[in-house]
Amino acid sequence: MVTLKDIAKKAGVSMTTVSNVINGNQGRVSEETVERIKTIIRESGYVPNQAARSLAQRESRIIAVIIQAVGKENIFRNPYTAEYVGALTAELYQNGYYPLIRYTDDYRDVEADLRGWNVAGAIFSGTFPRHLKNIKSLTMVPTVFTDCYFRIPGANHVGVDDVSGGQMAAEYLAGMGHRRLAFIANSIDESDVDQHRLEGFREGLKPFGVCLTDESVLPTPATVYDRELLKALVEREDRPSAIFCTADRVAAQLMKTLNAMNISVPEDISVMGFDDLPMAEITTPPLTTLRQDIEQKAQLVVEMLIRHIRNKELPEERTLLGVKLVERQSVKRLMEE
Amino acid sequence: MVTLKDIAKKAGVSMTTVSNVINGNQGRVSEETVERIKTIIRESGYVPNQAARSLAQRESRIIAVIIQAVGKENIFRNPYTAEYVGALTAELYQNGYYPLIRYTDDYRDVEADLRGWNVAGAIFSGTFPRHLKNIKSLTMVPTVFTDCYFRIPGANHVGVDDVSGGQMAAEYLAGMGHRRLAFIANSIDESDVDQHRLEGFREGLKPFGVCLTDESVLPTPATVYDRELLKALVEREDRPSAIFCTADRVAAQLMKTLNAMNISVPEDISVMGFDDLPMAEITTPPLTTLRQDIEQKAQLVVEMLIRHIRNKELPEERTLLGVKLVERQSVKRLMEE
DNA sequence: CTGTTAGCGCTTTCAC
DNA sequence: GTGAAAGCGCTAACAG
Repeated sequence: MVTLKDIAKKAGVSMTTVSNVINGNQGRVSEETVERIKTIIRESGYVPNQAARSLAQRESRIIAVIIQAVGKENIFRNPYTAEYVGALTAELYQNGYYPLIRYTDDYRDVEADLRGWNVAGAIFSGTFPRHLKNIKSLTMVPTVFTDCYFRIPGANHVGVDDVSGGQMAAEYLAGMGHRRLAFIANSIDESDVDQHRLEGFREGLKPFGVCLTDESVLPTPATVYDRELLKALVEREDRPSAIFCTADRVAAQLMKTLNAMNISVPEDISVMGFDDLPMAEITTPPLTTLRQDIEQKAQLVVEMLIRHIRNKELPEERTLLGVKLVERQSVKRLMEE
Repeated sequence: MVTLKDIAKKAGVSMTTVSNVINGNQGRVSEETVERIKTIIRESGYVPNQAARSLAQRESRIIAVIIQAVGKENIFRNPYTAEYVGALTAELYQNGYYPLIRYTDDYRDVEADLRGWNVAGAIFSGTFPRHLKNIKSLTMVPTVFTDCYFRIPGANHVGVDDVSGGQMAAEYLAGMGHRRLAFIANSIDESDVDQHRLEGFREGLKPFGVCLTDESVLPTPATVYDRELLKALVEREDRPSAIFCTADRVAAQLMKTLNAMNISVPEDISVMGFDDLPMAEITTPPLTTLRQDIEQKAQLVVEMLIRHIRNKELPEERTLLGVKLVERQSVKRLMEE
């Protein structure tokens, strides 16, 4: 185990000098010694000890990535979460940071992580509003919130324009002649992402004189697994001719269930998703959906976070990313009646 | 920022005593003081500093999770990887360890991580044999390899019985009357998981007098995206009546491509997958596949690793998990000809 | 059962 | 440009 001290000894300089070389502190060391030390470091296979560094600097190169747990489901079975965290991970490494991925519903875990690891920053995804007030450490460390809405002053945020997304879905479906519509959420009571998509959907429907009844909004995460609820919706006299889902995954589940009920998509019922994940292309029929650019989102999030890590005085930032309609084959054009 | 020292002062005891309480060192502290100190800790919201702990103990509570990168694709777009890492993550947290997820093809990164963070252990997934020899730190830290085959003495391993899986696929397809068969891999040159599945497939085909020709083994990861290669296979006079894929994801892509070529599954060609991920249920038709229990695998891996962290003298262990045929609707029974 | 002490490997004033 | 020395917060002998 070779240490900084060993390098210093071998180079015949002080630890300070070596440290300055490692951290690229400009102008403190002569070109010549820099080169000499760098060579020695390379040859000896020296790797800095992160724990020592974190301890001395009172800040690690770890970024906590906190995902809102929903039930005890495998965190990455949700393909959106998987893709998003994958993108964040890549982006963090590229910038010299290490992700600490935490999936929890107990915000004491979060606090312990943030403090215990002296994280440089934190990224939250999908956090339920009721939890935010419990996280005291937030004021201590630069943070970016994503996939959630809230009103904490000073909080940075990168989000998707969920309202516009909902509106685009409404306009598209209405434009295709649909007037009897429904909405299926993941967790509408808790997730304000779902709420915003619904709000936009309602808003977009208004000009067409369409109003979503309460029974047309399926509220629980169990929905797509719960045949009964769906049955009630689908077996009504005036059953919807199109259903807008808050996520591709929900749409895929829905299509599977409809299929089992012998209701064909899009012939009998049209379906729309949200996200445009790879799965949207392998369903039958391929899913019409609203695309959000997850890689771009991850990049913006990490850039924003690093900006705030480097300069703690920066005022809060908020960015909303647009979505794009991707037309495939799960929505049918209705004849004028 | 309250430290262990503060707690000691407040309790009127030494740091050692507090440390012993925190680490649950039995019998070194009286019941009474334990309670008193625990109360103080709780009330003051003390969180131990992981960096200091790691430094003093020369070992962190971090477990490196190393995923073999294939190209620069988003790590978790591969649903198998996503599900597996999700399960590992949960399992690690449950045991008081923190996952450090690294997705790379450059094994200098791996070494730097293992050494720099003083990881307690490492879990490798899908590592290509050509990389193993480059990782020197391996001998230093308890490690479990998964989804790969190799011959490093002393290496722990948890794997899936890929050979049996391939065999089962062969027997099933042959039993359904198929005699013209093909195999599609992810990355057959590099992945020995793919190679073992193919080997088992060939083995299982033998009793039926069926022999896989070279043209019936599609070798590159590009395959399913590469219409040309697939076309050559599928437009032959004696085109296969069934194709066994090394992963559900490959099977799903294949079905999508066949669909675009106006070849229907299973009417024209039958398809089998491997893994039984959630996606196998949402394809049309639902995919017949070989199920591996990922949660169980993750649990075994973490248990094994922890065993070896606690007792570094333990001899190497190797476990092979079985797979199970899950019959859905992507394979057609052929009439006797 | 409890305390003293000497580090773990690195950063960071502050002198030179 | 370079170096000496004092920690960062915790653990682990070793004494008592």
